[in-house]
Amino acid sequence: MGTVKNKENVREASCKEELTAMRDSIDILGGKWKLLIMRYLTNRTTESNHFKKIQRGIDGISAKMLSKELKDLELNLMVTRTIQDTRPVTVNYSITEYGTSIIPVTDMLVQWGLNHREKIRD
Amino acid sequence: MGTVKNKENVREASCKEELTAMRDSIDILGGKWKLLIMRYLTNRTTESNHFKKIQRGIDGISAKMLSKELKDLELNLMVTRTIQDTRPVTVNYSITEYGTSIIPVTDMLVQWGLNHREKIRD
DNA sequence: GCTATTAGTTAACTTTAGGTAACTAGTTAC
DNA sequence: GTAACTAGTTACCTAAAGTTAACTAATAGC
Repeated sequence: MGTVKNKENVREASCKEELTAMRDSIDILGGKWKLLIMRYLTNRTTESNHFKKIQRGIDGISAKMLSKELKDLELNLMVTRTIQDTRPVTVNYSITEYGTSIIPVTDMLVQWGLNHREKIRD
Repeated sequence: MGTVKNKENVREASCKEELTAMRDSIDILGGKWKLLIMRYLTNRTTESNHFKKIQRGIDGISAKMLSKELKDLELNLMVTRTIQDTRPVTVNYSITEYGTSIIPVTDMLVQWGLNHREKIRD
């Protein structure tokens, strides 16, 4: 007890827990589109974001994928879906209060991506 | 000039740039393993991290995937690979100075993952 | 010579993520 | 009645991601 080996084992265990937590994040937010959708929505929280508008805003995403990803995000309480009584009907998607917890992550990823392009150019 | 439409277009454009940057990040760090490997390495910068040790530390990763992902990360200047003159030979992987730029991202993802599990449990 | 360690590689396979295109359905305008 | 808008859905397919297991090669101990 109190040995170096024990300390090592404790750290090892807490490391595993961290990796498990990150695995969860990756499962939920991973793939080609989810973080892009979240970022798009956080950039326009004050406006209405209907399906077609989001699709136009995110280059290359198909209706099928957008629909599927939005469903997943809704299940994970990240976005809400509200049907608007307009002609033709529009469906509004917006980020939830809880969903804003992802903003620090996307902020970092934007910064990192910008910086990495610089870095690699050498 | 100076119209609402113009402002909107400018914001639209900067949003696209952000999404492009994040796409880069996702391309480089996406998938099941890369961020886990980076996290594992940042948790033990002071020690030697040879291939087998990393594989034991990250549940479920195969030699093939670990090898491939480490190569990718090396290409992107995130980790260095050094052959150690031990018997049997060991190969050490460590995070680069530049690679530490990813720590804020993995920190966030660990926190987010822990928090999300709580959230969903309701 | 057999076993075990290291660090991978290779081939063969399965799974899943994602793409494409055609389709439904409700409404409006011409 | 046909075209156009909205928001999807469905079926079919491909390509990429990932898994499994067997193998190489160098070295050491028994």
